[in-house]
Amino acid sequence: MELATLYNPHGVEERWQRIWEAERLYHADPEQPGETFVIAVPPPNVTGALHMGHALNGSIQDALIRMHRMQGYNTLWQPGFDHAGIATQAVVERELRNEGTSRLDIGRDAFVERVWAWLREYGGVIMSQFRTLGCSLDYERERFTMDDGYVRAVMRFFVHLYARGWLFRDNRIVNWCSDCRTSISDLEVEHIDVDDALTYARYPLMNGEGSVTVATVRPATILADVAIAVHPDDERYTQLIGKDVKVPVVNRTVQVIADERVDPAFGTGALKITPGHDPIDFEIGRDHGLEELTVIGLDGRMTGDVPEEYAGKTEDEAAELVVQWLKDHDQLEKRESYRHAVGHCERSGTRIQPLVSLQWWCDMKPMAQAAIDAIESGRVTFHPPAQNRVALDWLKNIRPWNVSRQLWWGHQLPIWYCPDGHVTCADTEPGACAECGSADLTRDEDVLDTWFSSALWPFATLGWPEDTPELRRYYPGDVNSTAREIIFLWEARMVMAGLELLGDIPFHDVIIHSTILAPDGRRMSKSLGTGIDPRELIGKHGADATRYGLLKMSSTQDVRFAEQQIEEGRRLANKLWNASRLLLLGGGERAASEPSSVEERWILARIDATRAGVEADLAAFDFSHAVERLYHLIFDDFCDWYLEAIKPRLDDAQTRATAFAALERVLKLLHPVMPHVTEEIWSHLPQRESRLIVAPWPEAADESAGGEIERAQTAARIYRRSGVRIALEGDAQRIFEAVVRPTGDGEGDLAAELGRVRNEIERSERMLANEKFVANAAPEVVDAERQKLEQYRAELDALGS
RNA sequence: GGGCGCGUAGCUCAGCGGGAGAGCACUCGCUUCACACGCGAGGGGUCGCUGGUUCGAUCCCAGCCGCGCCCA
Repeated sequence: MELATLYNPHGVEERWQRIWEAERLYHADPEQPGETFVIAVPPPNVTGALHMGHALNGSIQDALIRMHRMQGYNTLWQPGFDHAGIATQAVVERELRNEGTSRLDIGRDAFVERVWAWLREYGGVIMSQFRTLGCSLDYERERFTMDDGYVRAVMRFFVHLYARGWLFRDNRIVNWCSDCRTSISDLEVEHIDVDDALTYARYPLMNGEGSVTVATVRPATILADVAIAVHPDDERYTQLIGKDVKVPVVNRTVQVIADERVDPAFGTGALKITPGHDPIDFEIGRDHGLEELTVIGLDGRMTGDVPEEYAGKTEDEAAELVVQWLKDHDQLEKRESYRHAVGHCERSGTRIQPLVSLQWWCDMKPMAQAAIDAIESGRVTFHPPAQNRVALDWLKNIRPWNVSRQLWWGHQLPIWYCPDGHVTCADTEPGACAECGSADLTRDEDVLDTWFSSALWPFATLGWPEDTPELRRYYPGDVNSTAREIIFLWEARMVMAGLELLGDIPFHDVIIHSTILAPDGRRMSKSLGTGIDPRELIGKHGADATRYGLLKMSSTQDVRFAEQQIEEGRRLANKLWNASRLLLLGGGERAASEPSSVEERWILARIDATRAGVEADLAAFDFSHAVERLYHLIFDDFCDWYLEAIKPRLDDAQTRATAFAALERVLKLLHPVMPHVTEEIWSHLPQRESRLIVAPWPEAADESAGGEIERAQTAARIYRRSGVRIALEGDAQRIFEAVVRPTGDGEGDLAAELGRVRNEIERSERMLANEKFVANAAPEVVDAERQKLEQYRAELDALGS
C-alpha cells in the first residue's frame, strides 16, 4: 500500500466528484422508497460566479443532504439558476455598448436572442463551481427560471393572482432607477447615508401676511409642489391651515393642509407636499385628493411643465437654479448641511428617483395572512428563532408589490390590451379581447420582477403546474438556507406562493446563516475589493478544508473571515489520512472485529457520543459545533489515545480489524463535512461494499466505557506536567505505558502536585462550608461540588500522601 | 427614526448563573517504529465601562461607550 505521508486533495477531490456524479449517486429517484429529504438550492444568478456566500451555503446544505442520504432518506438537492432580470440585462447591455450599439438599436426580439446567446456561451458556470466544492446536487435536474416549463408556471401564477383580483394596474409612486430605466421594488432599494444640504425656502402667503418657511433636501421638486402640510397639533401653524401660499419659481397657488404624518421636529415643521416625487407626500396627496405633478422624467432629467430654463436639466442643476431664484427673490432663509439616508438602486448604485408611474401591483395582504399563520403556528420556523419575528413584522406590514419591470429580459406579463383599453389576462396568447372580442390585441411590454418567478422555485422546479411524480414525491420540501437579506425577497414569498398555489408550506425550516465578513470587518464586496474568492481557497487548501473552515465560521452571528479555520480543516484531513495510513500499513485484511479491550470499547463509546452530538448539532443547524466535535474526536480521542493505546498490538490482525471498524464510523461521521478525503480513505479499507457517500450512517451503539481510560488520562496529565507517577494497575497501567511512554524515575515534583491538589481541596471545602451556598444553590450543583471534592481526595491518596 | 445583534487571550471565535475555554500565533522540550500540516508542556485574559439583582455574575437587569446589520 503506497500512501503519501502528506495528504494532497488535488486530483483526489476531482476524481471523486466525477465518480459520484457518473455513478448517479447524487440522483434522486421518486420511484425509490424512503422518507424524503429535500432542499432546493437558492438559485444563483445565471451570470454569477461562486462567492463566499454561495460556498458557505453550499457547505451547509451539502452537510445536511449527505447526512440524510446516509441515513436512508430519499434525498433531493435541487439545482438551478435564476435569470436575474436586471443583472443579466445589464451585462448584455454593457456588451452591446462596447460594440457601439444598444438594445434600442437592435430591438426587443434580437436583444432577447442576444441574451440567450450570451448565456449559452458564458452563463451557468457556477453549477460547475458548486461541483468543485463537492456539492451533491442532483445536476441532472438542473432548472432555469426561463425554461419553457418554468415560464408556464410563472404565467399560471400571474393568471391565478389576477383571477383572485389581487393584481391591479395603477399610477403610483415607484422607486425609479434612471440608470436601469425601470422601477424596482422597495426591497431592491438600499439606504445609504448621504451628505446633503437642507434648503429653507419662504413661501409667501397669498393674503400678503408674511410667509411660511419649509425645509427641503430636494429644491428641484419645488416645481412639483401642490401643498404645504403641517401637523394638526402644531400650534405654530394652526392659524395657517386652510390659507393659500405661492410656490416659488412656478407661482402656483397651493393650500396649507393639516396631516398627522408630518413630523413637527423636521426642519420648520412645515412640509412641502410633492406627491409626484416622494412616497410619503404621495400618500398624503392621495388622502387629500391632491394633484400628482411630475417634473423629473424617466431619464432623471427635468421634464413636463417646468419653465424653459429648467427643461432637460439634471435634478442637481435644477436645484441650483431654484436656490439662485430663491436668493434673487429674497426667499432663501438659509442652507445647512444635512446627513440622511437616501435610497439607491442596489444593482446600479444610482440614487433612486421616486416618481409616479403606471405599473402592475399585487395586493399581498391575503397571502401574507396565510404565511403569518404558518409561522406563528410553527409550521415554518426560522433559525435562529429571532428571525421569526423579523419575517412576521414584515408580513404584518406588507405593502402592495410592484411586480412590473420596464425591462426586456424576463417573463413578459401575460396581459393584453385592446384598442378600447380592455385588459385580457391569459396563460397563453388570447385570440380576442375578453371583454369586447376585439382581435386587435397588444401585449404589455413589461416583464415581471425576478423575484416573482423565484417565489415558485420549490415547486416549479418539480414540474408544477403539471402533476408530476417529482412534485407528488418531493413537495413539500424540508429546509431552505439563505442569507438574512433574502428573508423578505424570497423566503416569505415562497411560503406565500406555496400556501396559495399548493395549499402547503414549501419547507418547514429556514436557516438564516451568518454573513462572512472580510478580515477587516467590512462586507465582502467586489466594488470594495474586499472579496475573497472561495475558488482560490479550494485551489490552495482543497474543497474539504474549505468546507470545514466555512462551517467552523458559520456561527449565528456575523464572522470575520479567518483563513486559519480553513487551515485547521486541512490539518484535520491530513491527520485522518495518516491515522488511516498507520492502520493500513499493517495490512488491510478483514477479520472478526469484536471489541475486546477497554480502549476499543472506549473509542466506540466516544464515537457514538460524537454521533449523537453531531446529529443534535445538525438538527439544530449548529454546524460550527458539529465540526469542532469531530475535530476533537479525531485528534484527541482517536489518534492521541486510542491509536496510541493499541500501537503495541498493531501487528495483530484482530486489533487492526477492530480499529478499521472504528475508523469506518469516524469516516461516516465526518463524510457530510469532508466528503472527499473520507471517501478516498474508505476506498482503501478492506472489503467495502459500497461508496461511503451512500453507506449507512452509524447506528446508535451500546458501548459503555470503563473508567480505566479516564484514570490513565489523569495520570498522564500529572506525569507530563510534573514527572510524578501515580499508582495504576491493570488496563489503566498498560494504556498509560503505551500512550505516555514514561521515562525517568517517576519521582518528579511531588511537592508541587500535592500543593495543587490541596489547594483544590481547600477551595472545594470552603465552598461547601458556605451555608448559604448549600442552602440556596441547586442540589445538583452542590452534588457536583461534593463529587469534585471526592475526586481530589482520591487524587491525594493516589499521590501517596 | 424603529428593530436586532455584537464587544471574552495577540488573532478568529466558543461559553451565557457555580472553579475563564478552543484553534491559530508565541515560548520551551521531543529525528517516540502514521502524521513536524506531528507529539508534549507552558506563558498570556480587571470576559467594553458603571451601577443593580444574587450566597455567588463573563453569564440576568438598567444605563453608558464603541461596532455591525436589517427595516423605514
